[in-house]
Formats: sequence, C-alpha cells, structure tokens
Amino acid sequence: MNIGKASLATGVSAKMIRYYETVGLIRPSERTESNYRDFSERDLNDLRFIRRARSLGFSVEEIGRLLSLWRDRNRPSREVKAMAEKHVADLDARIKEMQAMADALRDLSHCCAGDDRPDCPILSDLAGSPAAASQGDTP
Amino acid sequence: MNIGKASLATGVSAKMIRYYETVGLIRPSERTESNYRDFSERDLNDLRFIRRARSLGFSVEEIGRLLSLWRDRNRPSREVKAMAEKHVADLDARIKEMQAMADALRDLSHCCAGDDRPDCPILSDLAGSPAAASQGDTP
DNA sequence: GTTGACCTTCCCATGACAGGAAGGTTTAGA
DNA sequence: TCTAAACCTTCCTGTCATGGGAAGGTCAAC
Repeated sequence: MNIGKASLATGVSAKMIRYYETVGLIRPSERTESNYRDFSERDLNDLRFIRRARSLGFSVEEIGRLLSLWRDRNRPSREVKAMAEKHVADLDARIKEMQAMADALRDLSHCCAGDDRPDCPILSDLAGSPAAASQGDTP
Repeated sequence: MNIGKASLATGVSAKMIRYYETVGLIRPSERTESNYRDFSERDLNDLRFIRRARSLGFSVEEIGRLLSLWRDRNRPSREVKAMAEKHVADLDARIKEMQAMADALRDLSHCCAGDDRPDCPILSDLAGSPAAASQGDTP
C-alpha cells in the first residue's frame, strides 16, 4: 500500500507520515522496486495509534514512549497510567490558564460599550491604567 | 534607559524586545552614541501594554492592531470589543477541545488498573480496539 | 504513447520564544 | 589607570507539528 492509500486509510497526511519516519516515531516502511513506500497492515495500525494519540494531545515524543509500551507485552499498565495522568495534569493546567484569560477578557468586554466612542476599558486595562484612562485620553 | 533596564522595568525579556522591534510591533527606539538602544517612558508603556496583552493570549499580530487602536484617540470602542470577543471565542474553542481530550483521558485512566499487569484500556483505546484488546495481547 | 495522478527528496515557512557565538561598551573596583 | 565583569550589539540556530512547493521519477488509464 503506497503512502497515498495509507494516508487515506489512517487519516494521517502523507507529509506527516514521512515526518514521523524521519523523526523515528515509526520504522521506515518497506519500499517497492521503484522506491515507493510500501505500508503493511502493522504499519497502518501504528499510524492509527499515532493519530488517535495525537487527537488526545500527546506530543510526538510521548507517543514514542506509548508506542514502545504498546509493543511491549510485559509493560506494567502503571507506566501508561502515569503518562496519561501527567498529560491530563498538563492539559488541566493549560485549560486553567486559558480559562483565566477568557474570564478576564469577558469581564473587560462586558464593561466596554462597544460603540462609536473611544472610551474603552479593555484598552485601559492593557495600558495598565488603575482607572479608566487610556493613552488617547492622557498622552 | 538601555535594554536591560527596560526589560526589568517592563517584564519583557531583552530578546523579546528586540524581536518585537524586528517584526515591527514596536518602533525602533532611539540609540545612544555607542549604538545601544535607549528607551523612553513611552516605549516602556508600549512594552507594558504588549506584556499585558500577551498575558491575555493575544497574538503579536492582534497586539499590533490593539496598539494602533490604543494610539488612535478617535477609535470606536466597537472595534476593540469585537477583537476581544473574537479572541474570547477562540480561547473558548481551544478550551473546549482540550477539555474533551482531558475528559476522554480521565475516563480511560480511571479504567486502568495502573499496576504491574500489562492490560491497559488506555493503550487499547489508542489501538482503536472496540473491546479491551491490546496489541500485546493480539498481535 | 501520452497524460495526469501519483510518488520521491529537499528546502522553506510558520509563532513566539531561547540559546549562543563573536565582538564592542560601560562600569566597578584594585 | 588598568582590568575584569557585566553589559550591549548583530547574526545564526533550534524548538514543535505541520503545510507548501519545486524538481524530477513512476504508474495507470485511455
């Protein structure tokens, strides 16, 4: 199966398949006589695994470790769980940060008239004004 | 005020100050005889504005527009509010995505024993297994 | 046999940083 | 006054996952 078919079959773009190969995430596939990549069912399974893991936000490096664990039939599930929990913690931290940004901006937005006048609490806040001043008002 | 002092005074690293200059976010500052950058109070205000906007997640490009609006004393606050609302929407979308990832992973993690045994619903899920199979079990 | 749709490798760009090298300047202390 | 440390300057590189595109080889259908 060539790279186009493999891409269709797994939902991983051809570009990305080649990239995963160069960074060592997947083993180089077989090649046809004419040097086309030739993917086995096993290769496709790896690609699907990668796609799913990416969709859960794992980095390529983390997926490398997950793939090793997947291939190791003597893995302790403890290790997988630890990785998952750490990733969840990372996600939660980033979510919290973004939530704080969104909340702060929502507050400011809510206080902004949003009309033709220049007075704007959003800009005032960005300008670090303690009150409702803005550079245009007090240059 | 040289770049080191400006960095301390604004919380923007010297590296970033130079970067913002090269990408045109800030105007090139004055220079001393010996070619050192020399920042005015106004420059510092711009840098503080940028730092605050970055902390709210605005991109450098968006901050460029915000700075223009800030400097334009005839701006309609409508434009600022629109930018803020769009940004909030972007944040919310990304938060939702990450929330979905975290929730999915939490579910899987919760079902994983996390001990010495190899059986692992997390890997099973990544492998796209409909049931609790894993590659190690069914190669 | 031609055409079009593939494939190959290689290079470049993204965004917002950080690190570092090579070389000039300022400043503090001996 | 000299020197060493702590600055500053520009320029180049790498990050991470991804897309775009050029130049050239291959396959498939008609």
